[in-house]
Amino acid sequence: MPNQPTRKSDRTRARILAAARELFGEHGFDGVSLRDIAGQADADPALLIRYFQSKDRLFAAAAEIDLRLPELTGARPDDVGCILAAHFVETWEDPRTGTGLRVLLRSAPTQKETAERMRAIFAGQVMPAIRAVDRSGASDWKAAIIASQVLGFALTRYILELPAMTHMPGDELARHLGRLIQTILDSERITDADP
Amino acid sequence: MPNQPTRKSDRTRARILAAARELFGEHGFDGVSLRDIAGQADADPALLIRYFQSKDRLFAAAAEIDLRLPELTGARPDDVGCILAAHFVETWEDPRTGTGLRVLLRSAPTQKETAERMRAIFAGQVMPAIRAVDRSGASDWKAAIIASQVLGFALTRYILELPAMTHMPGDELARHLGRLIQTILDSERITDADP
DNA sequence: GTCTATAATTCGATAGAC
DNA sequence: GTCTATCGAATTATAGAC
Repeated sequence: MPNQPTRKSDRTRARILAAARELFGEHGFDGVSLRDIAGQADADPALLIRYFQSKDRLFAAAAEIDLRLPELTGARPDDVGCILAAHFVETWEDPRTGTGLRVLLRSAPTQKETAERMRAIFAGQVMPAIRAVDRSGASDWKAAIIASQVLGFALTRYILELPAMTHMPGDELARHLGRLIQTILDSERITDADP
Repeated sequence: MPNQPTRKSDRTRARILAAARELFGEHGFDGVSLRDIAGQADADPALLIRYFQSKDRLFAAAAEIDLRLPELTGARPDDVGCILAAHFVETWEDPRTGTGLRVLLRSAPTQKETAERMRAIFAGQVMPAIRAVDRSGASDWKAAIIASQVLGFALTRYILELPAMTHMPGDELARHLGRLIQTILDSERITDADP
C-alpha cells in the first residue's frame, strides 16, 4: 500500500520537522546540528538530508509561519490596539504557532536570510494591516514602531527571558502592549521640537 | 625599552579587539572565526589566543559595555522619558559605544552567556535607574517594559534593519521613544479589565 | 614577540548496503 | 525506506621554530 494517507516516512518526516522547530527555536541555526535534530527526533541523520535536501531548507521549513493578523477594517478604532495585542500574546503563547515565531526571532540577528524573511513579513503582512486602519496617509512609520514594540516584548519575554517579563501574566502583558500600540495609532507625526 | 606606554604588542592587541568588536557586532559569535578576526586585524590567528586565551574570552572583552545611564534624580519628572530616549539614541549611534551594544544584542539570542549578561545589565543598571525616578513602590514591571521598548527599537533599527526604521532620522526616533517611555512612567499598574 | 605547522574535533553531506 | 560508514572541509587551540 504505497500511497496510503500516512505512510511511515511521512510520520518520520513530521517528527523530524517538529524536532527541528523545537531545537532551532531554542538554540538558533548555528547552535543545532543535524545530528542533534536526528537524536531528538529519534531518526537517522541521513534521513534529514534525504527528506529536506539540506540544513538550510530544513530550517526554512521550520521557520515557515503565517501571522494570520485579524481583519481590522470593521473594528472600532479605539479597540485596534487591544485586538492586536491580544492576538500577539495568543500567537506567541500557543506552541503550535509560537515555536515557529521563536525559530525566526532567535536566528534573525545572526542569519541574513532569516532577517530578510522578517523584513518581508513586515512589508507583506504588518504594513498592510496597519495601513488598513490608519486614516492618515503616511502610516509606514507607525507600522515600524508598532513592530518594534511587539518584537521588543517578544525578545525580552521569549528569547532573552528577562525575569520581570516572564513573570508577568499574559493578560497583563496584553493590556500594557495594547495601550502602547493604541498610543502609537492615535499619535500624529512629530516633525519638530517639543513633546 | 620593555615597559614603554604603547608597546607594539599593545597596539596589536588593540587592533585585534577593534576587529573583534566590529565582526562580532555584525555577524555574531558563531558567524565569525578567529581567522576572520585575524584577517581583519592584519594579525596572526595564533596571537588572538596568546592575548585573549580563548574565543570566548575575546568575545567577552568585545562585549564589555557600560550603559552610563544619566543621573535622573534631579530631572523634572516630565523630562525623564526624553532624557532617556536621547541618551539611548546617542549611545547606539556613536560607534565608540554602539559597536559594543551591537555585539551584545546580536549574539544574546543564541548565546546563553550573553543573554545572562544582558539580564545582569538590566538588573544592575536599568532597574536601579528606573527605581530612582519612580514614585510608586513596584517599578520593576515599568523597567521591564521600558527595556523591551528600547530593545525593540534597537533590534529593528540596528540588527534587523527594517527599512522604515533605518530611514528614520535619529532625532525623530528619539522623540517617539521618549514619548513612549514617558507614557510608561506615568502609567499606573493595570490589574483588571478596561483600558 | 610573531608565525608555521598541525593536533583534535565537529560539521554537513554522500555512497551504498540492507 | 532506513541505516552504516565515511569523505572533505572548517573549526579552535596548541607546540615549537624563528
